[in-house]
Amino acid sequence: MNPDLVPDDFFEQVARRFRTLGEPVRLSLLNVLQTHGERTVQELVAATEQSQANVSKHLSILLREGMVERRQEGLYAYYRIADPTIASLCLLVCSRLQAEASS
Amino acid sequence: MNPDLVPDDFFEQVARRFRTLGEPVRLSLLNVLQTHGERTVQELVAATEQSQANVSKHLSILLREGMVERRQEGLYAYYRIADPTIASLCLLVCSRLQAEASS
DNA sequence: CGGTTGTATAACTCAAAAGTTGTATTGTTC
DNA sequence: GAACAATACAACTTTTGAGTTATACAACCG
Repeated sequence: MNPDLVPDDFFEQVARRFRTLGEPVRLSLLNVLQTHGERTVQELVAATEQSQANVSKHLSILLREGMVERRQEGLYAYYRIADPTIASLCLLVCSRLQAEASS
Repeated sequence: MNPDLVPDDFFEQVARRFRTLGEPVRLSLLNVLQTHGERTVQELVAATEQSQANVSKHLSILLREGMVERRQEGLYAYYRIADPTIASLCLLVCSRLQAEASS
């Protein structure tokens, strides 16, 4: 019985989105890109204090999920936010966290 | 260097939120509660076609994270949505998925 | 009280995902 | 072309989390 007409893997798709945002290092990367605009991997490594390999790995996940875009220029790879809804999602969560904290 | 004044475990808190939503069974449970209101565990088991133990487990996670509330009445435990932002979050993600699908 | 029902939880298995180390790849510079 | 720098990726280890099975715990009913 599926009375709500929700296709089988629909929740899986939505969950995948949330799961991608459910990792602090990725949130940190997105935060840097959101507030400072396009950045190279090196700059993101410096900003997040994570290993280069780890940053690269998380960026490739964000890229695969369509949350960032990549542009190569010479030796450098520039990443930028591709999904305009990310900021809204994070704002909603943050405001909710604050609301819970003050109750 | 922490030029954005973001406390250490802030991203961890936000990530925890997203991670809680990043599981299809939990999304399915929240969807039932959102569209039909308060429900017992049994009803949720039937609606999601998951084992009782698994539903109970996911409900306890949602409860711990403050996304649902619980009310006991006799033998039955009634669960309901406690976090009003959940619907907005899911709507945002869904609209984005649609936008991506049609591009 | 004994049996039954609804729910929670502990113990376990298994898969997924994070982080590290080492290396490949690509472009640059001399 | 050789050395070097920036990035990606493969292989591995370790942790985390989902799902199952079995059982405990309440509350109800006879």
